[in-house]
Amino acid sequence: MTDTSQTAVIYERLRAGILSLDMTPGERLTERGLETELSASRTPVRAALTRLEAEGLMQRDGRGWMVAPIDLAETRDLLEYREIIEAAAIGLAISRATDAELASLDLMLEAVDPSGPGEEVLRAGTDFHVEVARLSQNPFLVAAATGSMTRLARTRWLEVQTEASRAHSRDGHRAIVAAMRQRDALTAERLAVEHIRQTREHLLATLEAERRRLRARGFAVV
Amino acid sequence: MTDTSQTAVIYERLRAGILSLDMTPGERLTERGLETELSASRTPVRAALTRLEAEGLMQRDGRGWMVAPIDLAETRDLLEYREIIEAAAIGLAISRATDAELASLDLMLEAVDPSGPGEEVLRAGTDFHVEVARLSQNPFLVAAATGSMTRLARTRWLEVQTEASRAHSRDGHRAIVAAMRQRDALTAERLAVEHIRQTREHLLATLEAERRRLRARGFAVV
DNA sequence: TATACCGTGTTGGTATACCGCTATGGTATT
DNA sequence: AATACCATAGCGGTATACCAACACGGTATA
Repeated sequence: MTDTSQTAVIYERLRAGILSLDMTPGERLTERGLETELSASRTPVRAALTRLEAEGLMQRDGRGWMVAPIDLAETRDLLEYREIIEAAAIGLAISRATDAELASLDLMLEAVDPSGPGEEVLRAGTDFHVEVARLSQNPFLVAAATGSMTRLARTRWLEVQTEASRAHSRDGHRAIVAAMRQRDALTAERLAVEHIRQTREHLLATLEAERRRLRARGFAVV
Repeated sequence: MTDTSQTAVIYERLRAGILSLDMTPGERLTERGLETELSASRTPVRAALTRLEAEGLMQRDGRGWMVAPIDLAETRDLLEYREIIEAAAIGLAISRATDAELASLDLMLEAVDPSGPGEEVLRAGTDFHVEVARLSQNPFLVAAATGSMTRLARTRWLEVQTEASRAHSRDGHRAIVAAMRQRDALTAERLAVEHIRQTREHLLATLEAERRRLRARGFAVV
C-alpha cells in the first residue's frame, strides 16, 4: 500500500520536480513558500526537505534551503563510486544468483524500447543497475547503487541522448550480462568498469561543454 | 563552531545512548516519552529520530519507534560491504596520497594505547578506517566507511576486546599501512580484505555465542 | 466461562503560534 | 554624496494544540 501521508506526498512532488529539472538546480526555497505552494503546513514540508537533504537532492543554503546544484566534482566522484560498487555487485551476483535470475537481466534489456522517450530509457538504465546490485544479495550495495543513480539522474537527463549513446549503453549492458551468464566474473567486472568509465568521460565532457548554456538557463553548475 | 540547537543536542544524546548500549537494542520509544525525558518539545525530538533512522540507529516499529536491534545479517552484510569499500579506498589512496599522508596513518596507530579503555581502542579503529577512506579523496567512500563503522559500533563494543584480538587488530592495521607506504596496492588490498574477513568471522562467532546472554539482558538480537 | 464489542486513553501526523535572529532598505548624519 | 545606523519584515527553530487512528481493558452477552 502506498503511503498517502502529507509528508510522503510532498516528498514525492519535490523529488519529481527536482529530478525532472522543473525545479532549477541551485534554486532557493523557503519553508513558508513551499507551505503555501504545496497547500500544506510547515511540519510535513520540513520533514520532506530533511529527507531530500539526506539523499543529496536538497541542500542547506545558509539558514535556508536550495535545490542541489549540478556539481561536476560530485558527478565524477559518484561515477568512480559506482565503478567500485557495481564491479563488486557483479562479482557477488555471479556467485549467488541463479541462471534464471541472470537471464532476467537480459529480459529487462529486451523490454525497453531504445528509441522511446528519454525518460523511459533513463529509468530502464537505473533499474538495470539496481537489479544487478539486488542480485548481489547485499542490501548496502543496493542502497549505494540506488542512491548513486538518483543523484546522477539529473546529469544523465541533461546529457544529450543521441542515438549513438543509447546504442553504446545498450551494447555495454548486453556485454556485461553475457559475461555474467557465463559466470565470467573477471570479464564482467572489467566490462562494467569500462562501461562506467566511458559514461563518466562522456557525461563530464557533455557537462563541461554545456556549462554556459546551463548557466544561461539559471542552473547553478559548480 | 558546534551546533547547539535543540535538535543537534537531542540527536547527540540519543546517538550516544544507543552506541554506548545505555539504550537497549530493540527498546521501544515514544516521541512524547522522549519529549518529557529530554526536556524538549516533540519537534526537535522528531527531527533527531528521523536523522537517526536514516543512519540505521533507530527504526520504525509499527507507527512508533525503537532502538535498532542487533542484527546478525546486517552485521554480515556490512562487513562484506566494508571489504569492498576499503579495498577500493586503499587502492585509490595509494595512487593519490602523498608519502606524508600515508605516514600519518602509522602515526595514528602509534598514538593509541592498545591496553587503554575499550572505548578509545574502538574509536581509534574507526578513525583509522575512515582516514584511509579520506585519503582516497572520494567523499562517497568516506561517507560509506563512516556509516558502516557507525552501524557496526555496537557490535564491536559487544565483542570481548581480548588482548589477543586487540593485538590482531593492531598487527593487521600495521601490515596494511606498511604495504600502502610501499605503494603495493595488491598486497594492501588483499591484507585489508583478509583483515575485515577475519573481523567478520570473529564478530559473527562472538555474536552467535553470546546471543542467549544478550537476549537475557533484554537486547533484541535478530 | 468464553467471546464479541465498545469506550477510552495514548499514539504519531499535522497545523499553527511564538521566538530570536538576520538581512535589507530607508533615514539621518557627516 | 557617502556612510553609519536602525526599524522592520521575514526567516528557520521550537513549542504546543488538535486530529484521526489504534491498542487495550472492561463489560455485556451467549
